[in-house]
Amino acid sequence: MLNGVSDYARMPELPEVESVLRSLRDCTPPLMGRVISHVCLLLDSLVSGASPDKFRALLEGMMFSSIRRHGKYLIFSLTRAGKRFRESFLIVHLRMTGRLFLVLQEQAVEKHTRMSLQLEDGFALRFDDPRKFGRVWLVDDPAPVLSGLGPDALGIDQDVFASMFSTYRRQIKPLLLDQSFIAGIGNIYADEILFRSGIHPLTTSGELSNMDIERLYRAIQGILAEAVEANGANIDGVFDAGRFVVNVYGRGGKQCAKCGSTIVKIKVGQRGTHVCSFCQKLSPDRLTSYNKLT
DNA sequence: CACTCTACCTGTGCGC
DNA sequence: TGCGCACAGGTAGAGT
Repeated sequence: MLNGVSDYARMPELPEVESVLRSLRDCTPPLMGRVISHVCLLLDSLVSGASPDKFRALLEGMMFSSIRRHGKYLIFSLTRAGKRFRESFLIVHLRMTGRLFLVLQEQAVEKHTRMSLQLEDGFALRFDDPRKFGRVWLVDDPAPVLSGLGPDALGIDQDVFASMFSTYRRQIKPLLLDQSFIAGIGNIYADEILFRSGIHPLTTSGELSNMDIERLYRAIQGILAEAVEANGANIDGVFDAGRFVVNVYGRGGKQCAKCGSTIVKIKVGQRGTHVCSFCQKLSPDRLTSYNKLT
């Protein structure tokens, strides 16, 4: 158990959402091509931007045709049988505790099941979410739902990433968490990324040197790719189903694996933040000393 | 613009 | 044993 976070919690960030995407895309038979025969909506507030009745009526009879991801959002493309060029989009955000998975239709609905999309072949796509934070949208155009998002954190171009810093002057941790800056990083990976970069979370973005930004970029790409590969995060063995082992998140009071000093837990932008104050020094002279060397 | 606070929500840990 | 409070998280929206 971890600070009131129970075993079912997943805190899906980019790697966990990517893992869900892959499991649905690569399952046998794949989700793509399957038709929704019945929509069982157990929590009306799950649906954003449409009435539950309309949501149900529009979704029934539609076929999954493709799936993609932007940040922590999953975007399912759907077509209606007989209307080839009519495309709709089911957008899903798991927020804090949402889970999306395929089950056999006869498997009993659980206490926290919020939606079950019955498929014609005897399976069901199920959405479970104890805390009811998750949201789904059914739209003709995904752009308005996703328009507030910055570029996806995984695979963003390095020069584009570096250039984005000129317009912001903010504490680096809230900036990484800001989905309109870069999409996909949550509290767990933000702490891990800053630890690997050797950057203190209170550092202002404006005082980062070019070398800092490069290390930050490499940490983002490296950590997210490793976490995707590992199927998500694993925190002290009790968290999520993945194998990506965290270095600082949830490890306040424990020893830093790199230097042995004690990891501290502080608050940054109202968020619990884990720092090794030896590995992540807060130095306003960072920029100056770097410039002297070049 | 940058930030802070609150609301949403529930299960869990802790202090009393 | 049990009560009540604080806390964890992502996002939106309001306020400073």
